Amino acid sequence: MKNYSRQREAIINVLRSTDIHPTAGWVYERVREVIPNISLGTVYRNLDQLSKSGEILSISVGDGYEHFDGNSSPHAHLHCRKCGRIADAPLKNDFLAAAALESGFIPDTSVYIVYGVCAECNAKEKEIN
Amino acid sequence: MKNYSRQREAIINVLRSTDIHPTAGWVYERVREVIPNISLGTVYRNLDQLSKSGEILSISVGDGYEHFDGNSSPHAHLHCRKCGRIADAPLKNDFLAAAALESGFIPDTSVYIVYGVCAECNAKEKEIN
DNA sequence: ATATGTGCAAACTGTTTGCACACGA
DNA sequence: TCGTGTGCAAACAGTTTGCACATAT
Repeated sequence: MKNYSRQREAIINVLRSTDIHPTAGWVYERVREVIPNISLGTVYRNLDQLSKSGEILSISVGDGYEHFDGNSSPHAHLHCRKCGRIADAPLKNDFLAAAALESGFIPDTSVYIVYGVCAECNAKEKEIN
Repeated sequence: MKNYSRQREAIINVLRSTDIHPTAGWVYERVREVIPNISLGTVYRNLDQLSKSGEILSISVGDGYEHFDGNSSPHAHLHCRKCGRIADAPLKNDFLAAAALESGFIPDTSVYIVYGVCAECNAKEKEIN
């Protein structure tokens, strides 16, 4: 937990200080303001580790970029097909209709991806251990 | 609607005949069994059009591939981090807990992406028209 | 010293695109 | 013939990775 390098710390800070769900490139530009000679590879490596450890969220909306979210608590994302923005939204029942009513967002399709381990893989892992 | 080329028809057939949420490459291999000299570019072009027209669903789970789903009705997807499979699941309230109980799938993170047009972009479009 | 992290740049790979040709209306 | 779709291959771009060096324990 305290194995944070200066670079990783800066990356986390950048992520925690925004809610635009930035791409790796955006994070890279921001971090360079603090650590000018950080490399893009380092940003990618840390983002990868952080998302795998569950500290941040990795989001693919299909625009060719991987987006990252410093808020890893469960919530919904509203992705606008026009401007590309990704906005947060509370996760609740009957969410589609609620989103339209409360925020003016007009949903047409939604993709709810649940990450985890399926029953079979979980069983296999228990066999091994 | 009837502007379907032989290639597009074959692509749709492949998508409708499976529930594994295949990648473009997988679709390509399948379609080649029917149209051996179809090009990968054609597959990509058609998949792109079909998903933009809403006939199929495009799903990014963050494994580096774009996945496609012939079933465009709203439903949830269970993506296993281990084997990479994407399984369908009914969309219902309190889905996370239900998924764990009903299918043995152990969720750790979920991403519910709602596609659509945000209030601002919708307003802008109305201005133009 | 030992393991881990970094900077740099080349390499990788899924996807896109330009172009000439084919096909249907 | 005119518009749209295709095959082919080159190009693109986001991401990954090998390697030598730096850093912390």
